[in-house]
Amino acid sequence: MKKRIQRQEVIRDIVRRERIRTQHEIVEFLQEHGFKCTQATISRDIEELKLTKSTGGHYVLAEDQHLQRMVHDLVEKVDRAGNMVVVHAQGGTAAGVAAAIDQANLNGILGTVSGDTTLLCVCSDEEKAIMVEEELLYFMGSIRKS
Amino acid sequence: MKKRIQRQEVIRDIVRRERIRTQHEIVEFLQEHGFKCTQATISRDIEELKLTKSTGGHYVLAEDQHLQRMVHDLVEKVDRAGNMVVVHAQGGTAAGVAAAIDQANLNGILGTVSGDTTLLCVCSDEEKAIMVEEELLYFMGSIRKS
DNA sequence: TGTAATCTTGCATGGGTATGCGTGCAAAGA
DNA sequence: TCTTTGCACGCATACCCATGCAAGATTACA
Repeated sequence: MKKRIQRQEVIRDIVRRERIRTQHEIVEFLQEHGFKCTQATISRDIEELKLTKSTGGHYVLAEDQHLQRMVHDLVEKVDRAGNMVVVHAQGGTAAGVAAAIDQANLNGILGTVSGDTTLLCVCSDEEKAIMVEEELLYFMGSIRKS
Repeated sequence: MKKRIQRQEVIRDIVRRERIRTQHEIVEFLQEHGFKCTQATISRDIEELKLTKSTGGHYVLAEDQHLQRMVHDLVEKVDRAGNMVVVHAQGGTAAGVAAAIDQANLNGILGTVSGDTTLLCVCSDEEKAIMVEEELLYFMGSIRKS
């Protein structure tokens, strides 16, 4: 069944892009995009996709959860200078945060360098850096994702 | 009202000691211990106690959540030698885990020393070290708390 | 002490989610 | 082609939790 895989792909995307709070929201979104399904199916998709409700009551992909938690719990400030994103983490945790960022494979990050409390994300260009900064701020809980 | 405060104390305890999954479980436990209340009251208590559902679907005190997450996400192994607990964390994160442990003020920990991937919890005696080890293993999700 | 204000709780209910069961469909095999 | 098997799904329903409302309990105050 290709429908199912495709649908789950769409769910991944939309959950990454927006703050989805209920399975019904997903059903509506899918229906607007040509998929026809019910909440029951979404419940099973969510199980398979390993989505969990994060702090704030919206769904998060398990693979994103680790980074999200690390950033939420440990990052204190995020700045940007050109194509570099500067992240300040709680004392001694920068390396850990950097590892989480590396592991998450965020789009546009070439690499990270970390000291004790600060780490640098080197991005391919300024545009990507802006996206990374936004992503991190989003994970911190500071902003609503655009 | 003293009843309410006492009841919430009991809820704190039981949530710390056992993996509580539903509010109904709390109601039953309380009724077995002489408190009489309904799920609605528990719902409000949980709100006030700042309990949240953690990974695994059981309730966790907010104040424990940070440590629990850090340990769950980052710690790979916990051992003990006498009054020392040896914790192996994912590369570069030992300092961060140590900070979380310090911050959580676990009973019996005199202090922590951390390298890059390993940290040492120095406990006041062997008994305390056993408790700390158990606590950390519990947070890792490895064991059911005794 | 009487009354008003506040707090605490239970009841009833609704929203959000999970799941048993049956159906339809497609692939594999006879 | 007919049968079997397994998967994906919807329907109905039950579970889990939050909350408006009203009543009872408690406290504050005159």
